[in-house]
Amino acid sequence: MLKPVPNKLDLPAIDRELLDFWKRERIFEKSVERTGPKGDFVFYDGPPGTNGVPHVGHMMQSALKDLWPRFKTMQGFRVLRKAGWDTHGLPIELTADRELGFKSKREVDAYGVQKYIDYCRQTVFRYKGMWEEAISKIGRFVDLENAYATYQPYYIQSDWWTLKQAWNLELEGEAREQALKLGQSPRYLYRDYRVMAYSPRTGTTLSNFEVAQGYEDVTDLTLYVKFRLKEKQDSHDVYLTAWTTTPWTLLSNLAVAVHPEIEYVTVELLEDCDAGKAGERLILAQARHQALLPFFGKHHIVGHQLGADLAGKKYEPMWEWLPSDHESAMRVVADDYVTALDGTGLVHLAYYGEDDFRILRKNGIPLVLAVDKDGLVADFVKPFAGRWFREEHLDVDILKALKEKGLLIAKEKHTHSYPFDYRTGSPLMYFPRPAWFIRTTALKEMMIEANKLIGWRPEHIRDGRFGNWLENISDWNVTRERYWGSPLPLWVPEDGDLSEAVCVESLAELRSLVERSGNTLPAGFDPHKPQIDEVTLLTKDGRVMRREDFVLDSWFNAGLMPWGQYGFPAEAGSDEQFRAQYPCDFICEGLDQTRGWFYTLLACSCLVAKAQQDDAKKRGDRERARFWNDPRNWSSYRNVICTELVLDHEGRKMSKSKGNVVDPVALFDKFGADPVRWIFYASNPWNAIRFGEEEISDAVRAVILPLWNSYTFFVTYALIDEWRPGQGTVAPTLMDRWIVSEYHRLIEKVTVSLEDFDVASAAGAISRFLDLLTNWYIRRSRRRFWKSDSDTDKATAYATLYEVLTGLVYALAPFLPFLSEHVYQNLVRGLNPDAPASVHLAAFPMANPALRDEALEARMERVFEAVTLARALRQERNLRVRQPLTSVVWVVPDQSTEAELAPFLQIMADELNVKSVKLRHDDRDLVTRSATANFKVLGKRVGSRMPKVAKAVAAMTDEQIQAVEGGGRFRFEEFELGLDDIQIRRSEKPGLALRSDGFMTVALDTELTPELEAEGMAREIVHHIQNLRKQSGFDIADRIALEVQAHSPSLEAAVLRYKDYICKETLALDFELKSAVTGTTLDANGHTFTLAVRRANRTTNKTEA
RNA sequence: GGGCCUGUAGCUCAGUUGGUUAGAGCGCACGGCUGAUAACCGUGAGGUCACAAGUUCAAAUCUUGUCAGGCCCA
Repeated sequence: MLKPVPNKLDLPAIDRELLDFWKRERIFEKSVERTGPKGDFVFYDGPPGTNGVPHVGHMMQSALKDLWPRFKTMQGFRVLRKAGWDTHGLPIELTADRELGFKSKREVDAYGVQKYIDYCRQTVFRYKGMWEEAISKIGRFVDLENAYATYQPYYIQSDWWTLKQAWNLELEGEAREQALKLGQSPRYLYRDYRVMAYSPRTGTTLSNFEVAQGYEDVTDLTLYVKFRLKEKQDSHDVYLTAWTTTPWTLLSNLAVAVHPEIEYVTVELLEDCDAGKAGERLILAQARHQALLPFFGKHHIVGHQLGADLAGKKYEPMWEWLPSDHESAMRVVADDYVTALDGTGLVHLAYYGEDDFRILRKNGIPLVLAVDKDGLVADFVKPFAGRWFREEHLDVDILKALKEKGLLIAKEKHTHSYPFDYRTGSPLMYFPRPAWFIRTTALKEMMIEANKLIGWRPEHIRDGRFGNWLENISDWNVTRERYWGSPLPLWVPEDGDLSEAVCVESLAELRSLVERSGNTLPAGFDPHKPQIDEVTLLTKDGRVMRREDFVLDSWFNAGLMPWGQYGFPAEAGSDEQFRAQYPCDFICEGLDQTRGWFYTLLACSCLVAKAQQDDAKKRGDRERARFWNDPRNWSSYRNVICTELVLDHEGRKMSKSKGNVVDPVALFDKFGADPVRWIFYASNPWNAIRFGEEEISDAVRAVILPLWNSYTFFVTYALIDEWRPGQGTVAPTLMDRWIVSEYHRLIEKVTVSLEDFDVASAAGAISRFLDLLTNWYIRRSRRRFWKSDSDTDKATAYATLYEVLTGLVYALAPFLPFLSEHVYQNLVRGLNPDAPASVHLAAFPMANPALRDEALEARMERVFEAVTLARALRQERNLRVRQPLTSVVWVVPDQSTEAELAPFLQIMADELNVKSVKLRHDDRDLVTRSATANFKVLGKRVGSRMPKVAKAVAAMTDEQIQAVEGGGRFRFEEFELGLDDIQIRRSEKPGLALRSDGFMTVALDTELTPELEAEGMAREIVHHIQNLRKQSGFDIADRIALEVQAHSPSLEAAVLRYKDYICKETLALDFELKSAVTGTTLDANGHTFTLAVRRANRTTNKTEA
């Protein structure tokens, strides 16, 4: 049985009830326990970090991450949804440091690494409860119980296995030679250096994010210096010039860089000056010549050359400790990074900067560091040994030494921003730190190939942001000098002999290696620092090996999630799980993940694909080879939606400092989850979305209420009539066939749009359909439900509305899981206990093309247009719809449509409250025609003569146009124009009550006869009685008794004449026209009357007369 | 400095392969409805499509540049 609908819609109460119901009935679990007839639709949940609270942006992702799995489940797929948490990495250490008051690695070491790790581990899940609450309350179906967490030993083993894949892969051919030349191992996992922001006082490397917080403006001594070329020019000494803001780096100068395309000049000094002695020649960028004039006395330019011409020139080492005869050091090198915006347009290079490092390595120049990692000048730099790199006098002493050597041009005080440790205030330096890399450059082609096959939303990311990133990729530094993370599973002999190094791929392998070394792993071994560092291994010849003291980039953890979530391959059963759930069909994360998760997922999967190709080939496993050779499997994701920011109602970023951060859970508790979800579907999520309470009530108005109102309308009358599905004979009217057709159109559109990951189009189609349903179908069909006869027409109305409404509820289930479930439980389950227990276990509706009637849809559109014209006329003539009129003339200048449109005339007459609608197609007496060229058709034919033709068409007379309409041709020069070549527009002749939209015309008979006036009065009276009924709190099926006193003879006549009509409309059993009535006095079209209404004796729940 | 995105009605946004009346919702004005209504319905006003140049018979749409905003990277 249907249950009556409460008159108040309490969404939060519905949410609570259904969350409880889903949990009790295990609805989500049931959906994943059954096998999908269409197989698996695979979804990967990107792991959020949990040491912060969830915000609205996460809720947008939750809403989207929930939509497609629900949709696909209803379509017959199984969609596993394993949640996950990102539990390693910098944010957790920073939280721990802040709370423990630590500012440096040394303090952590003093505190004790074990205690520190334990603290981090406790911090990880501090806000997990809040996350779980928010995720459940938005209605997300996701497996939180079996969520993966990156700090678990099974996950760490997947990290190790993945690294082992890289360890086993080796470069080949030229790339291999190149790597060996740089002193790197040719493996895909290799050790090198990376220039990092480093705090020598605290021994800590800082992330870019941390560095950004500690810039300060400082004034430093800067130097213009010169380097003497080995080769003289016409017996003149030639010097390269350079400017530096960090004189201490000059102690380590190894090369000088130029831009290959910048123009450089050679200047010859004609007298002694700051820059040097008469006769010396100096090379500088032409663009800097003017700025450097103050340093020169008399001089002239003796040469021009491009940077590329300078490349390779050798110069004398600035200092005696620098290599003097290395094949590539102390040379000019060319690189695009050099600019002529400041300095001399030449740049001195030392290994203390990212670009410097890159260029020096590229040119095979050996590492020389005159300042060590403690910030002190090294012992081999005799004159300055042991001095602090930022000591003011060091710069001065370097200046003096250079002046003595004749290599100084000038000094200058210069203010620039310099990075400091934001926690201790001590200066940072960029320093090459040892680090381990994955050779993503060797995977570049694979990644680019795989990227072409990824379905990006929005699409421009593929070739834009992401594609560019891949094009400019460098090897991936996967290690960090931190504590709380997956440990790097590499053991190296104490003497640093990397050729003996061991990369461990699992705990089992580690255990056996430990045992082979004569030890055992302790019980309850935790593969984190510091326990992992206590594990030492032995080489075959008995040398001690220690672990390389690094943890892994937490992005690396996240990138291998496709197998990490199952602990593949070490965990039992993970092989099947991974194979069944790889690659995935859909992920959805923030746009900022292009360099984050989107990238690391791709890098990790390409790495594994490459390794698996090799491995499968080696083992002759054809099936596996075929799988991994297919570029469609190189990316672990096939479709990705990028989300933009959620802004506040004003369009501002949400931030704590602005105080405009919204607590999602509070919103769900106040408004319910469905309206919040709808906001994230109504416009595409890759555009920034504005979000506030106003937007929520918009969503309520746009979808929730129309759905709710349709539902309550249906239930109210179905209860009165005790309607059951299948009851009565059904004979669909035009209106019924139309709404069914529109319904199938909707289903088609929603299905196609969702399969295309275009949620906004799907949502737009739903809004449109709800408007048609409530404001046309139901409004125009109300009387079919009200009327007393239980006939075929009524049965058809019920059957049609039921079909469309329940279908709509299924289609809405992925979007509005709560309200649709609530309606489903009553409308479907209430009448059919055999239906699936939940709408979320039911099937998504299939669009049935046989029930579409596109011609009918198009004609109904024409009816809407005609109605709009007529309503505008009524408005203009001040004739309210309640006043009946004799006729409307509808002129459609299209012969063929008359028969097609005739069936719609009654609908129009009802809607417009006229006695008849007359259809015509001849509008000659009503409108004047004008024509414009049909540019699309004519443009192709007449080309550049278009403007002339257009002018001629515009000048056509009404008669000429009519002739063309009648099948004639219009001649202009050599062109013969037919009906298809022009567009005809009609405008109303003045003085008539008519309107045209340029095509069709509507004319209104505005004459009011006494009969029409009387009927209008009767309708006014009905209208007032209905108001009174409602005010008096009567039930809609209550019978009433009426007493009426008319204060004018014409009104009395109208009342008498329409007595039966009034009674029928208002369910009045008794009607008395009296000369005196005590009641409410009201007005009907300027005539007053007094009215008394009381409930009649007989009360019934049924409308049968 | 580089890359990508965005600029259309007061506001938020649609706008197909270029084709001449540029759409919707909200807001506003006016009117209506009250037997589905935490209501709703109708009608109307409101736009040099950021600016400039170019391609074309024809540009909101294609190209280039400028300006403004956003994101990412240096």
